[in-house]
Amino acid sequence: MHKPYKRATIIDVAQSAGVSKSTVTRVLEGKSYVSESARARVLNAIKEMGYERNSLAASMRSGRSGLLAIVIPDISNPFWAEVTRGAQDRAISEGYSLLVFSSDWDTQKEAAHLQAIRQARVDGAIINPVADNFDAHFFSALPMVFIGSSAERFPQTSSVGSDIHQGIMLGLDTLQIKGHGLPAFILGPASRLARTRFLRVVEEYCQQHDIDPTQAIIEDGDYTVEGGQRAMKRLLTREKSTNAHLAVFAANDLMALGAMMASREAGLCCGKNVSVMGFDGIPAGAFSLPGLTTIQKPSRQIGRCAMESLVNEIAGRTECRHIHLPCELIDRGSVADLRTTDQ
Amino acid sequence: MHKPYKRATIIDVAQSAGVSKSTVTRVLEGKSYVSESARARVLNAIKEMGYERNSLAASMRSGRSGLLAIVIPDISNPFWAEVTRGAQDRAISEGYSLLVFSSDWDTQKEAAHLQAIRQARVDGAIINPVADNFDAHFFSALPMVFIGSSAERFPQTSSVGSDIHQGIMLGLDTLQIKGHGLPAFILGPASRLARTRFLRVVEEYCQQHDIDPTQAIIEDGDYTVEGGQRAMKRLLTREKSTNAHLAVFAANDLMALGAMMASREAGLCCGKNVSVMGFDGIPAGAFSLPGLTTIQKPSRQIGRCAMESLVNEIAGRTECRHIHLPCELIDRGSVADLRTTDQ
DNA sequence: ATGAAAGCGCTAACAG
DNA sequence: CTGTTAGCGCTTTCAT
Repeated sequence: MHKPYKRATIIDVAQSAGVSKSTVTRVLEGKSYVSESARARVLNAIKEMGYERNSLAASMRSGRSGLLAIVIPDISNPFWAEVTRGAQDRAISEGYSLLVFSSDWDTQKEAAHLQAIRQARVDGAIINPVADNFDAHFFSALPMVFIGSSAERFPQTSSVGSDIHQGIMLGLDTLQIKGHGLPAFILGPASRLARTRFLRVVEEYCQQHDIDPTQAIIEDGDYTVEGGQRAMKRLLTREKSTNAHLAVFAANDLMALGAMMASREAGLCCGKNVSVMGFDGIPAGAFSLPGLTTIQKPSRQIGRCAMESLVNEIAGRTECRHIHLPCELIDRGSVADLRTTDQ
Repeated sequence: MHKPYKRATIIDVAQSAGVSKSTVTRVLEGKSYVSESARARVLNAIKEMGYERNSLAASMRSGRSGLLAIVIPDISNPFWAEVTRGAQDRAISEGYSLLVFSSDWDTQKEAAHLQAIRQARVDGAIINPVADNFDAHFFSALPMVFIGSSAERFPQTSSVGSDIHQGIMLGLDTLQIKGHGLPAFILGPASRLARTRFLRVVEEYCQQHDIDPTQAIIEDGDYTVEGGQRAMKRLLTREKSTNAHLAVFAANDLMALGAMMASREAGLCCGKNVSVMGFDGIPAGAFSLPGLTTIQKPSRQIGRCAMESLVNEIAGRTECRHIHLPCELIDRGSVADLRTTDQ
């Protein structure tokens, strides 16, 4: 076994500085007033002995561990990595350390992580719940903030997510401003809730602009590059007769990248003869030629904001709130500007 | 403040089950023998009271916190996210929880994180050290494993990294097998240690194959897409006179992607008229057309293996070791196979 | 196979 | 401003 060598304790420091344990604690906390001479002696002793406070012991007594946790589907997914990064930065700046767990969208793993979290006596947790029967009530005593679109399922727990509605509207408006009509859509499989939500917004847009929503051309993808590629091929075949400029709005960036590939294969030039708009803002979108114009979800802000809410909730400063952060347009050239072309 | 409501303790369980604290502990640990009836009663009490072991208290007494830490430059960088994921999986399966810290290549942040790590009394840490004066000695009592190319700087501490030498050789061999001679290179700036290391391997390869190393054509990039793009343009201009097939080996994937863009702009078809080989294995390489053929660093394995070493070291099963994990070829089509073309 | 007692290192009361 | 006292909840050691 690795020798757990004896580290100096608060008692050693107190003795060496000629004060009591309590005084050392006071210096450590920096809250209460301690005489200058005592403080100096303590600080000196700490330095000399290389004393490091045992936060385990401190936690036990104070009831606060200084630990926070985040449970996300997969840290190796760029979106969640960004979220985690945002949360991490904020946690550190608030004096907390962050435990990170990947659930892989697996209910069992999630449950196991939650158990570990409770046993570690973390002070709070940010969670992207996968289980539908997530027992938020059971957790009522643990300060929690949900991320993702959980507000609907768990109205009684705080949540932070991106404003999908605003994002889709932004995409549609951008296309319109650039001279496109209602675009064709490449959406996820019909089974997914996200698809329904997407369509609801499209319908709303149609109503606002006096467009017949049933006109909308929709192809199914599966959120992969290949799926987007196939969907785009179908769209291109279908629209071959028309001479109109084809504009496509994909429900995520991977499918959008697939659509760009398909148009290139068809001899079309994206951003000139065809237009593709993505949704997500993944880094890979910057490396295509042209770059993918997309609606970026505010991933890092989501993490930061969730952590902010969590810390506030721990401190009792705020009540349960649901926050939707706005998406942003990243224009990299995959959507043609028909205004200039038309002139 | 959030009410830190009273959770059941081991004493409550003991009372309810009609046994002593010690017996409850024994059941919890599952190591010592406990009579069936006692075990059943304890288990039952635990379930009924919703008891959850306070690992803080357990840690304090036992000296093991069940916490491990990883310090990496940036969790939002896909490479490090993969490393972290590997470490995480292994940590979880060993019964540990993982604290994650991003240092941003900043010595001060690193120092702050290390302090937090020590104070949290983690049982061990995986670290990608940024500070050259990293005080590995000071940490001698904390089980540690370094990741990245730290073996040279810290021979006394275990480390896990990718086998750059083998990776570059693999790239060169692959190009040769596909009928290319010594490729042109797009490397990082001369200031970087990585460039020197890369060149050393190229020279070795040249010697093995009776090639004059001074023949090698080298362009400078800066590890960015744009840098690679510019470097490739220069290469294409330079080689325009020659009719030979141009093959390029870039020192990272971003520059390789830039090179692919440049060749497309020059009207060339990558994987047919030109060949580009990358190095890293970033996800974005899969989305270009054709996909980027590259040498993939074993990111996830690095994390997994580092965690394995760490756990072994904590358990006293192994001594300090330096491990270099092999890179792998991902063939996605950006390197032409001249053998078939030639026939 | 089980229980009793003694702390782990610290902080939160309370006195002074 | 400072010291004393009493634990936090658990594991460990030593009895039994």
